[in-house]
Amino acid sequence: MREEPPFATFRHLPPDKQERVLTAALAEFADQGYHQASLNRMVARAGIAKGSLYQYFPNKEGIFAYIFQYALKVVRRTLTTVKEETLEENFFVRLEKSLLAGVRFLREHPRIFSLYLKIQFDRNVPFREAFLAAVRGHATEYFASLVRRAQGRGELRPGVPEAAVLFLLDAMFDRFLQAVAVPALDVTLGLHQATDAAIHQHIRELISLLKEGLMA
Amino acid sequence: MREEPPFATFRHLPPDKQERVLTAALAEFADQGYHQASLNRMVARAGIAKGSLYQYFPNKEGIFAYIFQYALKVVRRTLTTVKEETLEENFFVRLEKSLLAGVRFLREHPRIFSLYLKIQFDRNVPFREAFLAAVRGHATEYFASLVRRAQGRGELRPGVPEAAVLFLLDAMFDRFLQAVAVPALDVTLGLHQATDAAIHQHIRELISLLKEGLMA
DNA sequence: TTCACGCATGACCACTCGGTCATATCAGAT
DNA sequence: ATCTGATATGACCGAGTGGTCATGCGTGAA
Repeated sequence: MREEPPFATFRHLPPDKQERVLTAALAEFADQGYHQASLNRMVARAGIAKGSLYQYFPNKEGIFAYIFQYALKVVRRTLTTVKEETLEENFFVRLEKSLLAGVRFLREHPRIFSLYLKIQFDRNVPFREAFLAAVRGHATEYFASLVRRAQGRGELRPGVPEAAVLFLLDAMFDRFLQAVAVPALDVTLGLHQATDAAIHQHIRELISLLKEGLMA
Repeated sequence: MREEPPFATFRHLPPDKQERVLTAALAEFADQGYHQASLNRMVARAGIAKGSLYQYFPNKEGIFAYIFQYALKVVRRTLTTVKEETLEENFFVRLEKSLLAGVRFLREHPRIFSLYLKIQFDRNVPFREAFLAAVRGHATEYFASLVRRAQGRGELRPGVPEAAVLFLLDAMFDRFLQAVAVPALDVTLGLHQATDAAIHQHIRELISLLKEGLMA
């Protein structure tokens, strides 16, 4: 007798087969977005028959939901790790290390990042709201914890509006990672082809700009 | 005898029909993105026969190219107008007015903005590189002209790295408009439902943050 | 009136999609 | 050796896609 919970059959598969399918699905969704993703291509990539896919998952949405859960798990793990690792550092150093960690994440999990980007502006993607809310929520909460700790330590100019700070950090981080990942958005800095040292230097410049402001 | 240049037949149509088709096409592409856009829906929206569409345009790409040119024209017009209108103001005031103008643009041309967003992360969209390069190029050049003028007037802290400033401005502006347009990205500020006054207030806070920095 | 030509039309085509299902395969229990 | 239930398979289905084309309409020239 088998349990019925979601994806039971899939989870009973040999691990290497599970991984082949998961990788193929993630790749297809990340490359093509939800709607353009083709299940025919997916099964071809995974080296299984189409019918098999429908024994593991109820339908296209179901496959997506699985990928989605997997991606969220990876994101959460990464964020909590970075948060703990830098807990005792100065606020601006933490920002710097966080952004570096973001770049590292992007390189280790390019498919997940690509999926996240694709979903952002594509209405009608199943679970879009939930997925974005989760990712953005985690990111904001991460920044919020940094900011509050910084305020407690007096590392921030008193009286700065917290919401505005969070917004600015979020905007800068997201855009920075986007520029690294998407050449077409990388107009101002040359991030896409840059060496790690150059990227690090840009990060330092940006953080310092945030820190000291633009005013004469 | 008719000239052969692109879209000749289409341009000879009665203006109201041209507009119906253009509106329907823009709406369909903006709502659905390039690939999900359906020509069947498009002709239904426009109230013409499918065959007619293929007398105006060579194919789906051709329709998209037309929309694309139209959108770029509107963007360019808006940017040059704002640039001229604020030429004599202080740098930070110019930033504030520019961001307000961005919000105004977004409200007047939501379809164009939506199209721009959809294209950003969807590879395989025809002319994507060209379109993004054009829009981002115009925006960056706009900011660059503001920054250079500000430097000339001594309104900027000396020694700030120009590329980093441009990046930061670009990131903040883009994200701000995205937050106004896309509820799911509007986690930190409550922009989507905000009144104009509240939006203006947020803009002032953000600019002031940029100006004075975060440091204690 | 006739002709020619630009334009309008929608049935139709080949193709791909997500999804189904009858059938085959295989492992373990009896 | 036989049975059973889980899994594997790919031909097949209806629907929707971008694109085509034979046909018809309308208007100005001859």
